[in-house]
Amino acid sequence: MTKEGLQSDTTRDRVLSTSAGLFCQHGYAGVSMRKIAESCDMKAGSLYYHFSSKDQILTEVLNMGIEKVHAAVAAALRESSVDVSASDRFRHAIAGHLHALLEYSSFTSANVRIFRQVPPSVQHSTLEVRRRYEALWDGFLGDLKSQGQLRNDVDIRSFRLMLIGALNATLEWFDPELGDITELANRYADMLANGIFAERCT
Amino acid sequence: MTKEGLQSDTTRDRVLSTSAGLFCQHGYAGVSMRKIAESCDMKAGSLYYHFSSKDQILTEVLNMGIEKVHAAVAAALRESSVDVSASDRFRHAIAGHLHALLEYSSFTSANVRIFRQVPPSVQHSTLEVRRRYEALWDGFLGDLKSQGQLRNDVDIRSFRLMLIGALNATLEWFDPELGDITELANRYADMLANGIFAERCT
DNA sequence: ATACCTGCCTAACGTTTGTTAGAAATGATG
DNA sequence: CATCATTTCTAACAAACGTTAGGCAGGTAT
Repeated sequence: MTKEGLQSDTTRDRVLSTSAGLFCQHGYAGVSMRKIAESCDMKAGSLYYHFSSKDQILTEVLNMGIEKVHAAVAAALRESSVDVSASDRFRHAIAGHLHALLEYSSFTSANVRIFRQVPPSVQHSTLEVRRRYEALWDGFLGDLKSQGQLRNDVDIRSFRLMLIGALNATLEWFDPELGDITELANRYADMLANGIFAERCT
Repeated sequence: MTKEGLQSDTTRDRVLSTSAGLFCQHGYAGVSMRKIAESCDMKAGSLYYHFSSKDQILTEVLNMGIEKVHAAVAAALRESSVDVSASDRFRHAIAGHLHALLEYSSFTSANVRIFRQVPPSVQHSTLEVRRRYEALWDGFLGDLKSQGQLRNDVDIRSFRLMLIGALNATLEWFDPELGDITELANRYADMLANGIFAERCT
């Protein structure tokens, strides 16, 4: 036997990538197996050689979205663990999220946009990956707080929800072709770390 | 003639409210006229007495979502225009957004979740309402800035996008039955105005 | 040459889609 | 009682839906 399933793998990936784009543009029910196939220059029936159902394609697309972002943030935190200031680590983590989010936007925005409208069984099969990502941020923010880098009265869960919500919303308006993602990350990190008011108040 | 179209109006509203809930839960293509009708104890054909098409229902739902939020924020700003501190006005505006967002969540989350996946013609017919709401915030934030209440180096458009993104994301996790919206608004306003770091840094 | 596996195809299934036309029911007005 | 407008219903249309079964072309192994 030669290189096992090589042709198959690239086709599989093409289907997943195409499906991600279609899902995030038209929603779960708005994309048919026939449209996926057509965008891949195939016929609908052929998809069932690589996937057992529409839901399986969807599940893989959703999971890949979070995993890309998780990997990027984990890498950013790993590379700057020592001798880097808290605000720099914060900035790097945000940059990691935004880079992965906006560069694999087919997968990530499929996740952000349609998670709530997919069948509950599919939702359930992506929950673990979601929680792992939330835990990554909670761990990092918890470290910052125990080092005294954060105000004592900020709730980590609240901030994490606000942060990820704000970052994910960039999918709706930011175009990586037109703007610099690193600069965007710096702006966001600055506003979130220091606030926007000229003077701090109660 | 008696009170013109009274029965008709309440039925219309019931259809719109029901449709909003279904749209935000299952997406645009995931909701059929038959399902809308069934949820209203009607038959599909009867819907066409009140609406000319599925797209018309959708358009009205989307517009109502933004208009509710716009009205709430505009009212909050109007009621606190004088003799109120900048941070209080900021907090009230955020509270207005969150209250409307989370209390009319069928309409607002239909808007937030499925705007990008509806037919372009429908998107287009809601753009004006969207822009009016963005202009409301830009005006308020511009006032704050020209009064010297905001840091000079924060970009208003960037912050407005971050702010609305962060606020809208609460739809995905906050339950008004379990938590206090006003308290949520205070927490968010504090984090956004003052930042989360213990000491401000570059 | 034979057999086999991979990858894609065609054709069909039963169901559901948005929408329309025309018939019934309802209740008020003359 | 007859008339009228309002509101809902039924029945049907062509099109599209997810999925399956079986066939066909290509290269690989025996």
